[in-house]
Amino acid sequence: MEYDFLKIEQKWQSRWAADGTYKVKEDPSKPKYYVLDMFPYPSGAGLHVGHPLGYIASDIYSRYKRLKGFNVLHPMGYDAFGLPAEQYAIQTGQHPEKTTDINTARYRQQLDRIGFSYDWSRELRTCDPAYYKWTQWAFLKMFSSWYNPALDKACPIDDLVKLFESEGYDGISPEQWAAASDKERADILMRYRIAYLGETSVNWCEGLGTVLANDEVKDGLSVRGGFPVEQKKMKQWQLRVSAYAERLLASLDGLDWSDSLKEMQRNWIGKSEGTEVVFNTLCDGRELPVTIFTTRVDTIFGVTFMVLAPESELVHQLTSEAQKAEVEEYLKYVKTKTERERIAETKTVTGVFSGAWGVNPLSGEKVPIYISEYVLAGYGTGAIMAVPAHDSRDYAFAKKFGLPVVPIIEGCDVSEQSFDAKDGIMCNSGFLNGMQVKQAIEAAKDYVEEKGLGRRKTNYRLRDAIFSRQRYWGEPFPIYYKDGIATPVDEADLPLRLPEISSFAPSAKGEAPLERAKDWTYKGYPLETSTMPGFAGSSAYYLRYMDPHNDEALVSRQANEYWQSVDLYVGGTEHATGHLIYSRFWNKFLFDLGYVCKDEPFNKLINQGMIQGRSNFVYRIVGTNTFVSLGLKDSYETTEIHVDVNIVRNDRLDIEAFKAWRPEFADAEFILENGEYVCGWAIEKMSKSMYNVVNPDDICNTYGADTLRLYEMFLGPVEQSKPWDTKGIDGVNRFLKKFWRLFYDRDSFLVTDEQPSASELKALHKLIAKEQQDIESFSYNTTISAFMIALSDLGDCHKRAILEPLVVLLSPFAPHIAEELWEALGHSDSVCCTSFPEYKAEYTIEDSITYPVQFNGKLRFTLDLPAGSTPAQVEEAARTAPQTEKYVGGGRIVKVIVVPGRIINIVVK
RNA sequence: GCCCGAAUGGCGGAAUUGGUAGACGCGCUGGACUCAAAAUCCAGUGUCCCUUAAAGACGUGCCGGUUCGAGCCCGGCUUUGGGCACCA
Repeated sequence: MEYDFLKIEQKWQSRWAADGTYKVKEDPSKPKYYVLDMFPYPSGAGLHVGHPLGYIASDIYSRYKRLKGFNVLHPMGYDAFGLPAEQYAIQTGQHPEKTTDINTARYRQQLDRIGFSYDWSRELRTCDPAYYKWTQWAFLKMFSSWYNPALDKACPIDDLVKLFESEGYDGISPEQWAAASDKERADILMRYRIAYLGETSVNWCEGLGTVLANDEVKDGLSVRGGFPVEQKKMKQWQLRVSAYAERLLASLDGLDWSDSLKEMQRNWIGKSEGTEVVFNTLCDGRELPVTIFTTRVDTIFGVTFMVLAPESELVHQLTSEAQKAEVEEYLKYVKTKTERERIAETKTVTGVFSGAWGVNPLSGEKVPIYISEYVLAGYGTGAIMAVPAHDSRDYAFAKKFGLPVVPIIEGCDVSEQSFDAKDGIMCNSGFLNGMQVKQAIEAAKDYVEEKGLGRRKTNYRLRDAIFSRQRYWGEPFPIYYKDGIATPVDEADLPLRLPEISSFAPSAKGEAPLERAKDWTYKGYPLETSTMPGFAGSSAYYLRYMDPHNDEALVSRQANEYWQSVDLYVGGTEHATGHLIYSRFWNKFLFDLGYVCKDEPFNKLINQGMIQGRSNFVYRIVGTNTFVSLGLKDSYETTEIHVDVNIVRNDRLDIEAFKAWRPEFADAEFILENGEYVCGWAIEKMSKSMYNVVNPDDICNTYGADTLRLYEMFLGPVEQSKPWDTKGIDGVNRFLKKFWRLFYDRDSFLVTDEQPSASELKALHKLIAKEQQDIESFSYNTTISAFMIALSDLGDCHKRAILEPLVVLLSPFAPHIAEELWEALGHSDSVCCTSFPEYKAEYTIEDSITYPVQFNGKLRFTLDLPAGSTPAQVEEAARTAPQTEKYVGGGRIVKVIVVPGRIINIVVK
């Protein structure tokens, strides 16, 4: 019987679906394990061969854990709200829901074809009202909570109201509170809510007609679509992520994530410990204290000017009459610049003198105050003290505006550039003179606090997340405006469904599409018209999988306590500063309120690498329709043309297919080498325009899903990015055929009940040990190698006692063929119901040998080892052997390395 | 500019974490089977010297160090991938 993978794979895929093989439910008798993939956004292009890489890796791990006796939760769903479907809707008028349905169905088809062990009964989509009910619910909880710094956690906002009523809080007395109107009270509370409406400078993207979060903008362009982004002041819903900055930072340490990813999050959170110092200022005779933030108070004697951010509220108060016109012109200039221009021009220094002066609280010196865009309004206090001698940005500004540079570290040269290092001995600095810089930093902080000039302050780069989008295809906010006061929709009325609208485009006035919705009201009042961003739906989806059909709660306590949190999360690094921060924040918030039992959502995280494309080229001789093979192209003047990789095999062009590919190549001529046309190649991103997209369906059709799975893993470590090259796939396909032939030849079943030999058992157990070790460390490529070695060690072994465990070992990698052979061996239930073979054998020395121990080129002693010696016995023998010539200083045996049947080396120190 | 990571044959990548460098696979070369091809199987395949083999020498981006022993550890570079970027 031949290995008919198409038939086998179809058979088992439909059987798994019919039997619900991978359905799981809480089972307290078994340990649980939760394996999660980052769910995909179902794009119109479908999956290419790079997408399933992580899914295959996690599926292997899930199947392995099942064999190890764990109750494995392994769900899948779709991140279905998003921009592409909406952009498509704007262009075509097609409802995004329709596009999403079509794409989702196609994704499902493609995923099923690969044979994943997902529990599809738990499938979810973020655009499903039954799902987004819980996204809205969480938003309401955030709206009605505040971050209580005393308890360092989120608490009901009612607690804060009580605080205002009883003893007052944060400068608001009970009397003031009592006297405040409803509107005033609402405004006060808004300043504390976790989800709040606030005016900020936002990333406005004209091209998309919406605001974007920081992680959705890169180099001044929108990540989706690549449209320019500008800064704009707008009133937007925001999430107080910044309140969690310290906790998000602190609990990173306990997570089993890669160091680089943790480092990325640490940088994004950007903790910096410094000092706030109050400078008195003078402007047209008025006095005004201004607080600045610095991490280098020690340099305060080197301050020669101060700078305000253009957006700072202090600008108006600190502009003198004389400078007013000039300042206003500068502010106008700054406003017209887009974010992209600002980034592009970071090296050009701009600014204007405000006309005001600041007084150095330590030296009493008067310094001018400037306004410049290099100071950011959103960080610190939006005002700085400038020390050009020891800060490169201040230095550049000072040079441009001819301001003095006063060094305060002995012997440093500031004629060409600033001296930024925190190293050296202080000078020109009053009481700090003679101290080491690091010492001076602490001394200056202490001094400032003692004298009441300022205080220590920790700042974070992490900003609150902008949560409003002026788009249609997202979750509606469960908020309505009662007499202008943002009011939550009753929980009982959730989900608040997305209304039908006539056109999906933003209105000409830049208003959100929901402005067009008829009767978009609640209790007779208007509803919020912006919708939530993409990350809203993906922030707690892992919780919903635990209990996906629950109408009463996001997740029941019982389900949550069983599944706890995600044990293994697999996905790309691109979410490092977006989804992975928001989810952690969201989870911590729910934890604070007692809805979930774990503080962190994802214990272990594996970042799969990207699969790049491998493009092929043909070379057309300029001005002709003649193509020259790679090896000969240097004799001609040629143009390089991308050619579809699907009509190239092993870099040899299928000439007939090429002629048929495009009409203009129908009568192409070729200059061949050795009768073949050899194509050039390059590693590029996998994309349609490079004609290098490989579709997993095609691979499944020609080689089978098991081969695809095996090959994707064989390509290299999961975490590493690597190019897809179909060339090597024959190797793993050959392996599966070979495996099949251990069971079947042309027409008979070969398996016997013979007793296995010692060497066969050894080959098997070597593999068991290797696979166990490799899967635990996600080193799947070496497991597959080990399989190939085992097969060649076993030769023509057809013994059941060997083959049966071999099938189980193969099943996580190639489940379909494993099921088929498992059934052939006479088992009626799925191979996933059995357990992982136990590792028993211990390697021993096969034949008795006399082993010469050499080091440093000389024979030191010999060991007589009887057959059957274990590594421990060999080591003991080596330790106690009389050495014929001791190593200088006295050699000591520390380690004996034994591989099956052979001593490799004896380590002497 | 700052912060991480990587560099091993023609290619993807192994190396028991300081102990036979190049496992396994691809590709290539030769052979068997075949009328022929496909499929399958066998052998060879780091470089240099050489008709070949043996033997030898060299060999993990570069320079130096530690060590009996370095792909792995330390110092200094080069190239490259990724992240952040006026964050005071």
